[in-house]
Amino acid sequence: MQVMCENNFSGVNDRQSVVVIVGPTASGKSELAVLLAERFGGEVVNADSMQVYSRLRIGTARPAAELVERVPHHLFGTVLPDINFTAADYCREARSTIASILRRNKLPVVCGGTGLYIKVLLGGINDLPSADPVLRAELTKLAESDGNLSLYQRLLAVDPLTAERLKVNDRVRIIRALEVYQQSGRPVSSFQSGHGFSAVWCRALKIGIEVDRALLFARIGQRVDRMFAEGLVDEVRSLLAAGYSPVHKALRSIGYKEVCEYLAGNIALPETVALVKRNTRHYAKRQLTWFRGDADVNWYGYPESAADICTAVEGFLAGGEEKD
RNA sequence: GCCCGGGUAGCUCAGUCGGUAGAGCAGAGGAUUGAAAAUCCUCGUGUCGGCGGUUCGAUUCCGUCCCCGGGCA
Repeated sequence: MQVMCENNFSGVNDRQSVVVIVGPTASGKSELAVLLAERFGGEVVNADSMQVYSRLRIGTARPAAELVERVPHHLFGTVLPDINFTAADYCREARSTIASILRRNKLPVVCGGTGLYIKVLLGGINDLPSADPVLRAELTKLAESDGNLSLYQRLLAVDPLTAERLKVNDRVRIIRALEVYQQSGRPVSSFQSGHGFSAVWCRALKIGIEVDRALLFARIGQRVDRMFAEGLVDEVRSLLAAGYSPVHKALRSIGYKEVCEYLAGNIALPETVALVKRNTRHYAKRQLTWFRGDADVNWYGYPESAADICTAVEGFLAGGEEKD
């Protein structure tokens, strides 16, 4: 089932090229993606973990209709909100989508803010046992009753290497490690050694959008205000009415979890808006930390450096001087 | 005008029985292998409202002035 994440997917080889646009939320990635796709005969491929969900349109800032009309867009809104879509699912779906774009001799323009998804798309992911919701629920309950330390000690006993790497309170990763061990009988560390995201799946030019922090935060504020003005609350109401709820991870994302609290009567509207803004700022900061750590990212201001970006893409497609 | 509270980090506040102070939030940096918009780690010097007094030493006690609440006139 995870076999698609190999290096030799048919139709793609390491001479074929993709452009990847990264950057924090509200930096203008979607516009740049469309610009490059129009200019170079491309199609946009989503790399945002929440924009893949259907019915999450306003709160995930999915590209507006006027952008989507201009060039083909892929992997936006294709997954139901109660599906637990994962990085491995993304790797499989995105590679298959990209392969088909390349077969049509078009340029895939991967665009999104989920660093892990992009890393896994380009570097591959281990063939590990997949998520087990029942086991996760059990382990979570255990952590709540006996404390994080007891869960951590359990991991220490079966996979000391991973335990050493993780912090006691990092419950999500500890549970994942235990989950892998219980399903495979092997420590995660034994799978991970020798992987290292090094399998190059295709040539990639990574473009990062650089924005002044104060300006970015101001834009986030405006964007969140716009989301509420455009009906974020109604969007959430309709999701809840359709039977989706915060048990689904789609509704535990920024914008949705806070509005769920508001609709449950736990917080007032102005406080809800403020929380969404703050949590989005925190998120943008984490994205910046992630992408700054990637030495392959070429940073540009946008839109002021649009011309330079186009020149860089031309050079890259010409077979280029760009490192890949 | 008088009487009570308050004035301490960007914000909300704690505290110092007199030895120049610390939480939460905000903010900054980092990590990140099927939850990644998730999850986790690290980072706290500021005329302790102003001026005087007592004291070896005052943000702490005393006086006075200013400012913000609330009450009485």
